[in-house]
Amino acid sequence: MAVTIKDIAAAAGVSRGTVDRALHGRGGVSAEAASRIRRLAEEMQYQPNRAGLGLAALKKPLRIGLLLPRLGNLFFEEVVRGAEAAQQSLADFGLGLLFRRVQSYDPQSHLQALDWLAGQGVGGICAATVDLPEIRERVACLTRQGVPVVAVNTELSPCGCLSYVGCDYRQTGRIAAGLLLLLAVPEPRLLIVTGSRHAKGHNERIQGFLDRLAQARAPCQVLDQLECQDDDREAYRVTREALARLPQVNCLYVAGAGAAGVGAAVREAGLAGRAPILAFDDVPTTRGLVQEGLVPAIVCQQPFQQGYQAVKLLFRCLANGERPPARFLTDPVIKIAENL
Amino acid sequence: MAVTIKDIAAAAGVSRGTVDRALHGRGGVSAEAASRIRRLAEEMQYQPNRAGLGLAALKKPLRIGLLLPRLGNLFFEEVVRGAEAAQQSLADFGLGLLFRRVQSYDPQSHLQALDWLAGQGVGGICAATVDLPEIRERVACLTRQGVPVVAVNTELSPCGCLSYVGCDYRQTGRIAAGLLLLLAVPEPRLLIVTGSRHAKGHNERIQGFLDRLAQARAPCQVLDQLECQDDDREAYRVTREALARLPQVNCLYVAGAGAAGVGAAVREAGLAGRAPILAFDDVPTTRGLVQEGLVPAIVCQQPFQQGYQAVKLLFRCLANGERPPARFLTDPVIKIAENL
DNA sequence: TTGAAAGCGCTACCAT
DNA sequence: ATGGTAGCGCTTTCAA
Repeated sequence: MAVTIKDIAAAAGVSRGTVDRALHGRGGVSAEAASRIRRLAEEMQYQPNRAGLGLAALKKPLRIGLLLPRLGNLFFEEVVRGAEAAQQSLADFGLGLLFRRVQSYDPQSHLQALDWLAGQGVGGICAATVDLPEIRERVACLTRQGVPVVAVNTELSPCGCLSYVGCDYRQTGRIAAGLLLLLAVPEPRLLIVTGSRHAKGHNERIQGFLDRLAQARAPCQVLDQLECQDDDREAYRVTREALARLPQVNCLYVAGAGAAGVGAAVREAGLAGRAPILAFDDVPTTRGLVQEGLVPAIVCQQPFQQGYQAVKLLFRCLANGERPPARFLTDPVIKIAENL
Repeated sequence: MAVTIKDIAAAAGVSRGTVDRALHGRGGVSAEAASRIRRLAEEMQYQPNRAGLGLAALKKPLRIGLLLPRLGNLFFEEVVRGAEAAQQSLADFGLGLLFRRVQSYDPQSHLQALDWLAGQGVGGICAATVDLPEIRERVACLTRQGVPVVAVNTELSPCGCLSYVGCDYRQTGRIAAGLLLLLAVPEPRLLIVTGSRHAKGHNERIQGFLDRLAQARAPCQVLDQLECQDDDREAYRVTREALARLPQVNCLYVAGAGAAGVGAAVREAGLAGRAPILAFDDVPTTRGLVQEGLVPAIVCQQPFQQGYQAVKLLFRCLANGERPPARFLTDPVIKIAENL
């Protein structure tokens, strides 16, 4: 049987309440007793029992807030599903969730959402937001007020944020490059379509992609790099224009959303089957493109896991006082038609 | 707050003990009261609280036995790691593990191991064994004696086995075919190396592979199919012989273990870079072949997950009486050099 | 500053 | 057949 708080109390010659207070620094314990108890706990390798912890926690239910974008695609719906699965598995320990979805990337609406969640009395927040100074400042402020924030899907530059749960964008770019190398396109003449030059994740994906190609000494050239605002229509427009201008393109790389638009332009240009498109994330649109054969493979980032782990990790921090790792990276997943 | 056993007792006008007995069919409750209580629990959507359950379960610790092969490669060590992770996360609910490793595929040693585990008083068994009549019979017997068995990694034909936790071998074969299609080998002239013609998993992998190629109308031909007993030396020997005999081979498919041997033969024949090898499972040997470039991609089956889920699922069945799904399939994972 | 005790949900044992 | 109760590990409140 594992060491319990009772064992420590007996060993220290004090009551269980005193041990509890000492181990959690709740005060009301003499410095001498506190240090002795902590040392004993260490020596005896005390690990609080989660069942007992959970049972006691039922008295003061805990809520975690989630700030998530509501996009046209279903990516974040998977994050929601993951978060709900975590909630389900922790419901017996008194966890509740509070969602706040935002429509745009407008920082004002994100700040408002953060404040609203904090105002509802949540114990902590999981946020998929944007890495801007005003957001970071608010996160730092919330953290100081005792409401820790976990960045989900989009990493925040240092701002006291508890942890980052998401993928390594650079690595996903490298993997896309690896796939291109496997495809054996003799001399890749690339067209890159990104969401925005200001999106860090997209830039990292492009960086990783090009780095890997350079490292492999692939005889490839980037003919142009377009922006589409993660919008399918815009993606269609700019890609069509570029393909007309650059008929030698034989491979496309879509770093953000908008793959469906790119696919439409490629199809229209009669390049289907001759110019593979490399895209990201398993959402219905990219899925369709794989089944159609326009996209040979997609590199995914496990949105379900991101929601699941973010909630779990934050809960464990709030309920058990565990320190989460600074970054929890979800494994990239390669999908082709056969495992979609 | 969720519905507790207390709420049901109050609603039914009986004591908590009676509700507990009724819901678990422990007897000592009048048929009338029992059915009334069960109906109430249903109506009120009673879900036992896992923390309470776990705490009470600490009084009578539960052990799960594991029967696993000890092979030359590290595949099953990952299964062990997964099982140990599950144990760790359930230790607070009173779970212990008992391992029994077997050296060979000899059914006698497996039967002996099963009996030994049962003799140690384990509450249930996770077994990666072989699908033979004598094994199935023993599994059925153990199940009747109240010791449920979960098949891990290798499925057992119907024998009362609680569940199967592992991959869909046919699907992994289809995925390997998908990768071959992506590689754009113009006219694949295949050499297939399998572990044994009697290993169901290997056969299914070959089936799935060929089915998918046929479905895609790939202009490919299978020049020969070799057996290597999952042994690298034997694999080297038979592959070398076959490559000498069939110089037109331009692609190899290794359905079981032995990829390192196949790789050595390919290297020696000067086919490195010209005849890709498709292989399974992320173990040091296949890893090395990917890094060397002999294997463009491997299809993996998440051994860690298999150990983790098998233990978790069996525990939930034993401790909470949950019925697990008949098959828990781990997702296949494609690995290339960039995400290894 | 410290101890004692109640209570979270559930099971098990002992009375009735 | 049923009720009452102790106890699993932990937190929290009240009393000293």
